[in-house]
Amino acid sequence: MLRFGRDLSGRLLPSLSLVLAGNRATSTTTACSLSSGLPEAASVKAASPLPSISGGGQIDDEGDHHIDGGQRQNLAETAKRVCEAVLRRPRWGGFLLSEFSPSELSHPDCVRLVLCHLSSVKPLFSLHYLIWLSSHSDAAAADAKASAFLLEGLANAKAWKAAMVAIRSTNCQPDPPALESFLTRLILSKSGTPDEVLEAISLLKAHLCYSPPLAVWNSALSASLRAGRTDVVWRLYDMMLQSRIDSDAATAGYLVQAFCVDNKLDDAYRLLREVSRNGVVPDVVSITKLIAGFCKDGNYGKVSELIHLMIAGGCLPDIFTYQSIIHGLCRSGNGDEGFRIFKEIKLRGYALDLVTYTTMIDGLCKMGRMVDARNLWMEMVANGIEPNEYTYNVIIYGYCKAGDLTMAQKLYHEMCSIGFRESTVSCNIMIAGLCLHGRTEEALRMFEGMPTKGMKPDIITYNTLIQGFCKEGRIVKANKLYEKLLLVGLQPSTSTYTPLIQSLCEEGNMHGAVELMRCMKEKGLEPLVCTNDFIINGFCEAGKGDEGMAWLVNMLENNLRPQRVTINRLLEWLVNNTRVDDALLVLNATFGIGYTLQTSTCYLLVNQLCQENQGQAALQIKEILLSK
DNA sequence: GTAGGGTTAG
Repeated sequence: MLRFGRDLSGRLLPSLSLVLAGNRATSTTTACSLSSGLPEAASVKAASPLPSISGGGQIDDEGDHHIDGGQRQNLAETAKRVCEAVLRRPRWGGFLLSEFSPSELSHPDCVRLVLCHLSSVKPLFSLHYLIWLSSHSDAAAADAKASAFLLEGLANAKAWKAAMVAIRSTNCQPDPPALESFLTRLILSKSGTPDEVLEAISLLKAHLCYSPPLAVWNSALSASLRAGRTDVVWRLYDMMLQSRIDSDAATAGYLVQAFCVDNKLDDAYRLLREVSRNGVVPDVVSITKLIAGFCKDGNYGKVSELIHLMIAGGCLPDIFTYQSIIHGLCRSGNGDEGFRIFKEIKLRGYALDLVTYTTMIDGLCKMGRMVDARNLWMEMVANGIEPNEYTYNVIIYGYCKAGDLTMAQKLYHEMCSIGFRESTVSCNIMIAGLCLHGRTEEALRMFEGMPTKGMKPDIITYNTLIQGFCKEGRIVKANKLYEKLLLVGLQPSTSTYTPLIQSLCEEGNMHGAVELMRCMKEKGLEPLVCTNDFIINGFCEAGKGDEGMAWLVNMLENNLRPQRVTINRLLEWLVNNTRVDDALLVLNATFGIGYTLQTSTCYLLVNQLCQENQGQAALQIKEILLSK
């Protein structure tokens, strides 16, 4: 703090000034002190709500302006009056012109004193003042210190757009440390968007020929990544290349992560290999993200390669890395291998944490291995790790799937009683469990109780219930839920329509089914392939094989693969309705995509062909069938 | 003032 008094007179102390700026509203200290004297300063302080321009400091004149003490005092007095006018007078422009000469106002010391004071109390006013001054005096310019205060004040106010106006449209010349400080604050500020960071960096380059150091580029890349803006990451990286900035391991790590977000795993992998060859190994976080990506794709060869690459590069995989691998394995149906790795890292002394335990318990639950899951739970607790909401949810889900609803409900109540809040997710899990075992009425009660407990049912809640009611053939109830979800403004998904359409087809309401299908397509939702099968089957059952035929043709035209039973069902209908020509057409089209017929359908077809004296065709079919 | 990982339908 001792340096504070000396440096206050002009040198920018970004962090220190920042702290001060926050307290300044009620303080009598300003970031910049006017020269000594000013006997009336005390009275101004007492009389006015303005933060005073108090004495006590010396202008650090660094020999660039040769002015004597009297001039200096006059400038200080002018600056003080300018500040008061700008802050208090409605139309201060005219007043200033009537009181002072343009040359006096644009004297660098005066500009600096005014800007540094205004910047500390009303940063936007300082910008307005500089713009106004520029329009009345060609000589008006903010020197490095004044510019630094201006930018700092605007940064304190998080007035990023205004700061860009200052850089673009005023004659201000902040020095590199001030620019670096400004950019860093913009990047780290929650209120600064990646677009603004990009704009600021471009502006600084275009207007001030300034290019930030690598650390600033890296933190800009990191911030854009966190904001999910990989487009900005790539543009920043382009600019880095143009500015001939040499990147480092951190840069490479961010680029790897950006590729992962963009789902360009091979590009990420190539980049990683390339930098590793040059001895640069990115951080464990970035490589872990890439590993997680390959796990998701089931590309375990690459996972293994990356682990070796990490070890060779001295960047050892950590518990996060292994957790990602175990998660990927469990999710892709390789839970046994996941469990093997889990036990392996435990043996090797990795400190297993709550997330890793939860991941493995979840994997075991999804494999239906509830005994192992429960044992792992108890092992975790014995190791001093308490389950949280996630852990409860995964094991409750497991018991629901396994049909042990009593245990699921017991754990649900336990979770609530130890203070974990019920959530939409936890309710969804219980509701699904209840529906899965035919207890839709209880599920419905739970759903209806959600709002009173402060929870909002989401699309998954509705879809789960709709599916549950459809499965029980209660399509009216399911439809009511569909209408309700639309009413509360939720966006239906494919899973909303699939069971509804299936049920309508099953009960022969083909008009309703087709109408719903149209409705979902209208919302940009692509029906599942099996939904087309339901429709074709429904038409056949309803005695409208012609329409079924039309849907089939449509499916084939769209390269959708119908189920074998659908084809057979349709052929059956066509043959039974003496539509042998159409049957042969269908047969021809579907043999092309590798289908065979059910034996019973073959008999039907051949029989019909013989009856119609089409022995030749019957023989052809027989040959085709024999060759299959 | 160290990052990053785990849960629900289909």
